[in-house]
Amino acid sequence: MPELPEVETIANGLRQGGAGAPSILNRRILSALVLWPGTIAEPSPEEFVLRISGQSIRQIGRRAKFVVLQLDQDVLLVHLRMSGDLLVEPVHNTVPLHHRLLLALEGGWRLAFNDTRKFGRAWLTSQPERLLGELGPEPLEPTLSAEDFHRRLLANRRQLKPLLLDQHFLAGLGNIYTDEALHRSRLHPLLPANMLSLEQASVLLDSIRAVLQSGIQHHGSSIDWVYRGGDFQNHFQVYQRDEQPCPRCGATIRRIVVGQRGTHFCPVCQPAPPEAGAA
DNA sequence: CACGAGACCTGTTCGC
DNA sequence: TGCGAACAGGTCTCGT
Repeated sequence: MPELPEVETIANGLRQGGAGAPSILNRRILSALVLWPGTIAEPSPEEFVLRISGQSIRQIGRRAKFVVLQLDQDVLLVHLRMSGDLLVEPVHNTVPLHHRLLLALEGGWRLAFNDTRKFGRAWLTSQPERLLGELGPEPLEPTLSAEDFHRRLLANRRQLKPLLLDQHFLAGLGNIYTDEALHRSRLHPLLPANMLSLEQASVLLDSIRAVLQSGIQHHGSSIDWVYRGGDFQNHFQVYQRDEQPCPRCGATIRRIVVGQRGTHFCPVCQPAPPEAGAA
């Protein structure tokens, strides 16, 4: 579920507080309760509970789609995958059905990891770079230039859609924002990456940034029951709008499956590459 | 190397 | 009303 803008929104909320809950910055973790052992990727659930208790939360950030909590000794990395969410709530509240991990904090609050589908994972580690180091560049980092991006595209013969979803190529994009960025840049999802000119690569990078920044401004997307807050779903141009008119040209938006992911595009604004089949 | 299929999970929606 | 299939914001692993 959450892509870069949603994870950014969640991390910001934990840092700043809001919706009746305080910031969790500099709060001490008093104890931990693992409700679904599969949630703890490392170390063992037992060691996780022992090691995290007593540490305070010193920094809250995001890298790719990971929420990064810097503790006194370790770093807590949380990946929300498809249905995860992090909530700050009163420590004595009834525990909802899909809560998987609870961290009791000072002051009567707890940080809860809620994850219906159980795909989400948490890592407690002193070497976060082991997990974060292999990720691609952050798209919103100004140090990523159009020339760099073009060079990376040229080194790949893969189709744009699966390549942009690959976190080793670029960090943070998921299914929604990839479809939206490709539509904005008028590029077909099946176009081979190494066919892009520098100009096209530059437009694509600008589009990715515009779409992500808009997502962040709208506090992310709330597609179904999972989310609270964000309203970027009201600004989708193509995502889940198949059979509806393209806002830019009026043509009918199509849905195809690419790499087992639903892919939405405008067949007129985003002309098919030669040999890519009709679609 | 690149791609597709399957796995990991639960829930909703849609067609018959 | 019931029931199965398809689908869902992600990522890993395996086989070809």
